[in-house]
Amino acid sequence: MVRQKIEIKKIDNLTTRQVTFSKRRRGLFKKARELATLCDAEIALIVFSATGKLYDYSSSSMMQVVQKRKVQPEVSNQFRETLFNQAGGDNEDAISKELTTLTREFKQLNGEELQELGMNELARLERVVESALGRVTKKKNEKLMSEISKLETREIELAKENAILKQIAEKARNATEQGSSVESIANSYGFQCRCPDQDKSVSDTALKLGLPFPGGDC
Amino acid sequence: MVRQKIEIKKIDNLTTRQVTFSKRRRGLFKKARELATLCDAEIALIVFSATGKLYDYSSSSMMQVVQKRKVQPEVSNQFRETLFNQAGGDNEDAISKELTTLTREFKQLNGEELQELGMNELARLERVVESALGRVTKKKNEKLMSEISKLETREIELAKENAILKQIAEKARNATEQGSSVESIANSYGFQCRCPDQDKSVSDTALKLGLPFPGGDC
DNA sequence: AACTATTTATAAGA
DNA sequence: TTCTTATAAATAGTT
Repeated sequence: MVRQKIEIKKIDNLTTRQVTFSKRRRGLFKKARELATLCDAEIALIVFSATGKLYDYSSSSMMQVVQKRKVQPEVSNQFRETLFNQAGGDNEDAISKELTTLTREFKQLNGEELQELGMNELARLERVVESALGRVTKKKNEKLMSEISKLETREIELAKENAILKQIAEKARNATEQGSSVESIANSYGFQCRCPDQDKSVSDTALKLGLPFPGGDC
Repeated sequence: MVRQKIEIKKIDNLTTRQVTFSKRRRGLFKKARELATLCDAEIALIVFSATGKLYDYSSSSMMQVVQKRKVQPEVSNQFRETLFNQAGGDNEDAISKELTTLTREFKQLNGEELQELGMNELARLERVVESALGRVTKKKNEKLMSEISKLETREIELAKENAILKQIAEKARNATEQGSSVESIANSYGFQCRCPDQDKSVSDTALKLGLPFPGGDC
């Protein structure tokens, strides 16, 4: 990008590539530090050279970054909150447990030979694992919660319909009390187990019966 | 560093800080990509803004490890399978990505200094991390799937009841056709939205009506 | 590693 | 946010 502009593709010449790596790596880390300082950002940067040498930078102890993810967003109602605690709580424990184990392993690896060098890199690895788990867990929770929420909505709609139908049946029982009983009607239909179409058939009944607010909220 | 040189310390003005963050963040990621391409380096870059927004970049390809992860255990029926793919697919990718990165890092840690001793222990660590992630992920899936399964069961039960009640209502409509119509009965009850007790009230109606197999499977 | 001619990045302003 | 622009910084090729 100077004496001549270069194309952004792998540099063929080994020496040139190594020199460029050195120069640009320094530039990159400098930029990273500046951004963290100027804008109060959290930054982790890991670079491996083609020969496997490690360079890294992290703007903070990862503990803070991990704390951040613990703050779960938008848990809107009581049910969802309960469900979340119930379904996700143990996993937090499981993750913590695994992390504890990992931490122990890392620390033990840092035995005789690796006294000085090892600790930094292992600590960094630990941070990488923690933040990775955090992000993955959060994303998964969000998606599954949304799935559960959908099912929940369908269930509530069915329950509403059911309540209304029950009342109609009650009324009908009274109206036809002298003739064939409701019980006999019910039994004459037997128990036909027809699994419904699993999706948009939910408010059919309400529509057919002409009830108000077929999809109304509680 | 331009119209005027600036000092590298936290920018006081919020707006200026945000603008600078945007510009410099883009610059940093561009430099990271260029370095990876030009010099064949492995780079991971993670940035959290002061407001907690995440930006990241990773130079690796990771296709192989994705394969490994795809082998998921015991997904019992079609719905659950679909749901799983839908809800967990991205996370598998994320996990795979992180594992690839970790794997590479472990291997590269095994550089000059650790030639002999390191490899065994690092390989063991690698296995520990992989299986830890695997177990945590699996457990979480199982729990959330079970939660979804419960909701699903309740929904099916409600749907069954609904179908039967609908038939009863139909029958009742015929029986009382000359008197008060079913529609008028339904409307006389209005739309009382009573959210049910969310739990064991599901098969109440079936029990009260004396239907067979109130909790039967399809 | 230094040097420098240029290209890039970017601070301030619009 | 996006653009413009003057200037600081980064850096490709050379020594």
